[in-house]
Amino acid sequence: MARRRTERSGGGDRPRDRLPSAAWLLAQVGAHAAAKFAERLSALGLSPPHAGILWALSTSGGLSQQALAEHLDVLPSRLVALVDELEERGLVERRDNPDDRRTYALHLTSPGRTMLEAIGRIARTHQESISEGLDAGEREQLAALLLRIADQQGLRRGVHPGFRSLGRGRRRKER
Amino acid sequence: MARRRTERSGGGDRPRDRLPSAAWLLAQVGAHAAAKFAERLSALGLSPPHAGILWALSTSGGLSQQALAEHLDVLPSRLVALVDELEERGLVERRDNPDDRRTYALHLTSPGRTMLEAIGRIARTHQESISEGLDAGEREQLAALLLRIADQQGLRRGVHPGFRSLGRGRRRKER
DNA sequence: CATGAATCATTCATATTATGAACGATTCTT
DNA sequence: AAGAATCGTTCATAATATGAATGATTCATG
Repeated sequence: MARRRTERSGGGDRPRDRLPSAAWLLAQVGAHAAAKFAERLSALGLSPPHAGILWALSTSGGLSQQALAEHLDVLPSRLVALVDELEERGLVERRDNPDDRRTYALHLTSPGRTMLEAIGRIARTHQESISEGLDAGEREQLAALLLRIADQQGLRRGVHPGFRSLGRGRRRKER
Repeated sequence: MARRRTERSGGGDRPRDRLPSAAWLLAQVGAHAAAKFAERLSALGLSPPHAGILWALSTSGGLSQQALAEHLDVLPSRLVALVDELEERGLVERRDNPDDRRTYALHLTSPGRTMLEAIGRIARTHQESISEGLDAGEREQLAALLLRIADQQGLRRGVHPGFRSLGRGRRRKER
């Protein structure tokens, strides 16, 4: 355990310890995948949570912020700022809900749908980049294994915290 | 929460959209694995970066903070606080380096080694929990695929940012 | 059809972290 | 010996998570 002297040699021995466990690799590779996706996304001026919102609204338009927050596993107070930013850029609309004037009905705008397509292209590029080096069969194998774990661990589809992003200012909203 | 008709007739109540891609799953499952490991570690009052430091010093004692920071891909200014905390708890020692009085030679203490064993136990429990539901062959398969990706993406062994932790106060250090 | 409980979007306060500039001490270069 | 570079450290700034508090609105129920 005690290493020899000659500390300063540094490169003395390789850090090629025992081989990493699946769980460790999972966390490392997963963090890398998330970070790289966020980086690509930032070219559109979006963060992963932003993309998650647009994606969710593409199939479930008219959601309230509360429902969306739960769906994405984000705090409602945080969602306010995210929707603010998307609305400022004209990608999302807060329509009044005639059935319940406390809530909004969130909808994708036409530019929002266009943006979603750009996100899709980025996601495909990202996917390709990550699984570069794996053939089709191996990719399927990997996805299947991960899906088993996800199901077994009871994972939601929300954008799991643990991502990087950008983020800017706020906005006001009077009732 | 009337979900009105949306553009997508298929919306329904089932969020069973298209099947997720490998890259997406990787980020989700990876974030989950990291978060769960951090949670287990917190029982020891440690964060993943703490554990990473102890782990690194177990095989490379005598490192300087600068070298360790690069090895773990942590900012040196951040490492100061992390080492402070470990030193306060007597797990790590800052020995003077006779060859270069600007630097410290970081070493694991005896309690530090004991703590490392506890971390090892937690890591094994974690590993078991994550890959629960996969048989031995599948676990190996998964690890092999992830390792291929890690190598191909040029990943370091550092604790990738994107983890949760605890963290407390600071300390002083006069020259 | 009142009225208190609950819900929704929002604001606010607190805590943690990332990030990089700046600094004093020390070593290296020439 | 003088200036550049390195090391550990401090400091300031920005972003985020988190939960309490707030005002508007709806709901439950007598």
